[in-house]
Amino acid sequence: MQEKYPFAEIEARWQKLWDDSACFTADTSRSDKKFYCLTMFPYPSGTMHVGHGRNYIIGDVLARYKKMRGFEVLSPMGWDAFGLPAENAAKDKGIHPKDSTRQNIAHMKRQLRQWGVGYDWNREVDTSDPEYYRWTQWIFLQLHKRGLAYRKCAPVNWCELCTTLANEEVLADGTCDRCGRPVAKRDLDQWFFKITDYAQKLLDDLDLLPKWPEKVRQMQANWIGRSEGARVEFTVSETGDPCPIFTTRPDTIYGVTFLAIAPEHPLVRKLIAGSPRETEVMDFISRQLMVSAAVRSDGATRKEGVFSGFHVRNPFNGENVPLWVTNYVLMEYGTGAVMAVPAHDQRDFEFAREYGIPVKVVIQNEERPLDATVMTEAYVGDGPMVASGPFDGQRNRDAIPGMIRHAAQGGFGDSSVTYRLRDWLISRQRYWGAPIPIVHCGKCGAVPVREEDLPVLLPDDVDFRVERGNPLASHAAFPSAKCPSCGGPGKRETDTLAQWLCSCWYFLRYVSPGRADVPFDREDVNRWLPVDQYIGGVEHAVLHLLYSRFIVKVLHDAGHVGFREPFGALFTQGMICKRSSKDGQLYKMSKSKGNVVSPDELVVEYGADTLRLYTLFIGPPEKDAEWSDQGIEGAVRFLRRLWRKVYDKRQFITGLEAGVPPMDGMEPAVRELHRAVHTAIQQVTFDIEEGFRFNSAIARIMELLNAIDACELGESSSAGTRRVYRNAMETLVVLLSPFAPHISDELWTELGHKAPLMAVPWPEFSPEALARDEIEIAVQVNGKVRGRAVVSADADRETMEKAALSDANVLKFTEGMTVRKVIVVPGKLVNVVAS
RNA sequence: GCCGGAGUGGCGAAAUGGCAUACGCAGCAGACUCAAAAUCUGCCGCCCGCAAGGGCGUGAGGGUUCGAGUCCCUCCUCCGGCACCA
Repeated sequence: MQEKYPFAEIEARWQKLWDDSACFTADTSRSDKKFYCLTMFPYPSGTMHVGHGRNYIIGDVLARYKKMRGFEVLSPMGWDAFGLPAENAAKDKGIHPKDSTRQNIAHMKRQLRQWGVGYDWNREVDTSDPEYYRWTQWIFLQLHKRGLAYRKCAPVNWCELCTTLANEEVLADGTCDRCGRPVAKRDLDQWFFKITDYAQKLLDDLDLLPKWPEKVRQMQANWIGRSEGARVEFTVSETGDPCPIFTTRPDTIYGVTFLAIAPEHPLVRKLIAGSPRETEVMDFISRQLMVSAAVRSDGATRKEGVFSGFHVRNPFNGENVPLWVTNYVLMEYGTGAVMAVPAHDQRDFEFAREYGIPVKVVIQNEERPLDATVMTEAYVGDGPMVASGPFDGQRNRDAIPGMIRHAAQGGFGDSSVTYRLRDWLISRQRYWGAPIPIVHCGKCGAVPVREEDLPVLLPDDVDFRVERGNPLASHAAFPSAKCPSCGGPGKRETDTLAQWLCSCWYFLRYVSPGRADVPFDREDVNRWLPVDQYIGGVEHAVLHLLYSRFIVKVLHDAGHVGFREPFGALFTQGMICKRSSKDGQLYKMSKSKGNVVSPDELVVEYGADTLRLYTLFIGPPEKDAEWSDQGIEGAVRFLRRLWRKVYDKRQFITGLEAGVPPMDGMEPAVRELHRAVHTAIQQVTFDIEEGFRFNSAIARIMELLNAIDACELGESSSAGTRRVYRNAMETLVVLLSPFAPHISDELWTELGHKAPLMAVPWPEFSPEALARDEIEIAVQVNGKVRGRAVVSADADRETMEKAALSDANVLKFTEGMTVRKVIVVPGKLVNVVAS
């Protein structure tokens, strides 16, 4: 054994040993005690920084720990390999995406390996591999078969660089999630998945996911955005055209003083054609169409509108109110038309005041009666209804069901639920993706490719230098195809599938990656899924995680899988940030901010175990953390100290009888060490099991080393002392092994055992070892600690009370007072209440 | 505005309603050294005090309790999501 901690040498050696002994190979045919530990697979961008590393290290700790706990662990890794950066690189540098992706994967694989992160590489998937994407295409066909994939011309999100985007890919400020460019609306023919059909299921089944972070469930619920209300049919007074509206506040319907309709609403165009106000209204509409979606849907945008010249009839009271075309009503939500109640809706109020439209109070504020003429804002609270015909006097909230019933009976409305969620746009005008398996035929329309003809292969020989559009579309051969239905000439769909679709089923493929006949083995998948622990970044809360849930639900309904949710438990780790040297601000690591910490260099300088240890010790793993170059020094110091301790003491603790002697008659310091060992086992286990508190677990291990340090060991130590000491060292190494596996395996070997520790059972703590004869208790007077007392561990209340009341400081502080009460907490403290 | 999370030493952070600040970083003092680094030992919340000891202290203010960082109410600040969504 070397005196100095030779991390580089031992890390290389153990990495090779783990590979050679196939420790991470999972036997998926084993069915007892399985644990599917899944870390979100990365886009092969080329290099990973320490923030990425955190993700994989957490997964690796868990996988190793579960193995030690006797689980058959499936911990696979793969590559979300389709995507835009590779295609851009092809454009700029002339490297084929296939080649750059392959290189990047090789480098990242090397990084993972040198961090000591182990996977069952036999199960590696690559979404750009035809053997993989053939099944992505198959999934498309399954949705198509079920009427869940459709093509329509609609205003879609358009990013100059990334082409079409799903709603989930557009940030709240109207920019592209991927590249930050502004997103515009364009009318395009695109493929969509009918995720809205699953809105309610996706919402309801969030209840099946108690082991997901509340935050993520909340984000998904927000995104789905269910709102309950009523649909009420107004009619255009002049023409009789129906004009349905959706409202969550049918109780305010007697207060409607106008109807607001979106500029894009088809009814507007129909009505005003040839009408007296046509020019004025058309002017307004064309002006609105120029405004970006982000500005249109921003609450701060001034409300504008134009009177259409038409009126609508309120079916509840027969009143005719003006129909206004307004900028604040969105065509995409509800019915694109809103019943406007200025008295009780702030937006309607602002608009009404702007255009001199009457305000009519129909719900009274009981605290301060409302006067429509002097109101400065809408009253959105509750109260008794007024001026509401037969509903007068009822509490507004209570009246809603009756009002909806009234509308239903009259045939002009019903209860209704609206979701914010929109259908998922899945086509992209890009080359580096899985081709959509569709052939357009003049006679038969859009015809799906037959399953047995999959995959639709992506040609390699495309010209990336096309200025605009998809290089696939200008390929010489790819677009021409025979119609699978009639055999006539057709045109192959040249759009490719969104990357999100490739990544929303990969966890199924891992279970049976070699199968060429099916996407996954149904039996194995049903046994191994749902994933026991999924680990990844919170940035996927409504993208990947929602899409995956949706696809699994569809596969479930189609009978392909027996479970409804893919991920039983989810852990979202925080980002690692670093102060930018440019402006001193804290940012998540990115090349543009120049604050990237490269793990490659750290591994060379400190070793993988140090990198792992510090990454885990930096803070609670679910929280963002700030990388500190000094912090890593602390981690390496600990490992050096540990190494040195084993080195120094090894001569005293080898060649001894196995096990630990009975504690009776041992000197107190030795018993104390033995107790520290079991305290550590108990606490480290608790910290791992209860919410991934790795930072705290490592602190416990550090405490154990401090306890070992506090215990003297030398030539003169008894055999019993040596055995206890050895057991302390051994236990420390075992507890440390999931976190810092290389040094642990090495020291375990030095201590005379057979590594790897992955195969060694996790230790159990013994309650007897934790027991003490005497304990120190705190003595309080009126809740303030005034002294300490040593009592026997099993001291009864009376003894403790007596010990407390005889404490000199207690006497001092209770002098001249009457003791009212004495609270005794066995094993902890005594509180003397006096006044 | 609605929903969720957080606020504790100089810093990262610990604490099933029971001794606040474990563990680590930084800092200070000392040992080793020609010297430095590394390493080791000790100190390290604020205020008063030579000390013993005392007062204060977990964003603010209330409350429950023998006892609150922890539970309840009100508020402030920060972070995340949703938001002209009818």
